[in-house]
Amino acid sequence: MEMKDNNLDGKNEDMCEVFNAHEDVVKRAKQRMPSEDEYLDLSEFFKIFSNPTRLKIISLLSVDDLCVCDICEALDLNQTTVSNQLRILRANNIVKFQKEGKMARYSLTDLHIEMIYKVGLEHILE
Amino acid sequence: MEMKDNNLDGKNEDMCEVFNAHEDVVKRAKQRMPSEDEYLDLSEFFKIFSNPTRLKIISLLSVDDLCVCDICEALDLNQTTVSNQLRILRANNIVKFQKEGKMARYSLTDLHIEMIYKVGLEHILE
DNA sequence: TTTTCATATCATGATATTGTGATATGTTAT
DNA sequence: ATAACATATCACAATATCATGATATGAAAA
Repeated sequence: MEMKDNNLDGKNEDMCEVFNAHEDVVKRAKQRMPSEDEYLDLSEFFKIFSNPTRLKIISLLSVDDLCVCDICEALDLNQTTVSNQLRILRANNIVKFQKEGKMARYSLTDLHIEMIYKVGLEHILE
Repeated sequence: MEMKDNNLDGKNEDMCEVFNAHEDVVKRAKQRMPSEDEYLDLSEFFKIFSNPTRLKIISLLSVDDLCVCDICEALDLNQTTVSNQLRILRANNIVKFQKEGKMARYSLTDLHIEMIYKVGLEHILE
């Protein structure tokens, strides 16, 4: 990307003044920015994916709906850990569940979730 | 406490036994799982996106290449904060930079980055 | 009812992350 | 050389997150 601004003489392209940084470029970039709250929401959303245990659960549920003890077994993790992460995933609308007797069958809420997981996986595998 | 092996009749689908959870389903889901290291890498990758300041920087750089003080100005953040986050972004190959005199011009390394950012944004905006 | 099992919640110590002041490095101008 | 400036690194307190033991809830079996 080329740097273009009002400095028609081109002499100041590489200067960076505190009170007047590359004004146009900064202004243009700034105008397209989401709001503070949207950045917060977005960071919270990605935070879900930033823990290996949660990723593993998402990964499992992208293949099949499972109950808590299935997940414990598949991941060789204790029940508290899995339940805790499921609570976080639930609170963020990443997974949903139905009660079936004393069991809870979990599944992903949204295809977006699977998509982001897979794009990320593709990225790190390349 | 009885143990069921070989549920060939498939009648026990909704039962959950500690020593033999829904065996087939668990096995199938497990087989498709990436390795432990891949989950770690993936979680590290998503962790980059889990901080509002880093997201803002990524957002700005998806519009234009910018130097550090441009970013400080656009985001109204002090220079140490921006530099620190740029270090993290650099270390994770999210951004690259060229030195131009005493300035450093930063840009995104990879279209994957912009894509993940945008899919996430789309998700939280819907 | 009592027991057993599946799951959820609470409390906590260990660990990681964040933003920032202080300071260092390196470049350009004078 | 000295000053001014852009950026990087270090150190650290405040905060957040993690896995897990202890415990609670609630449903089915005995």
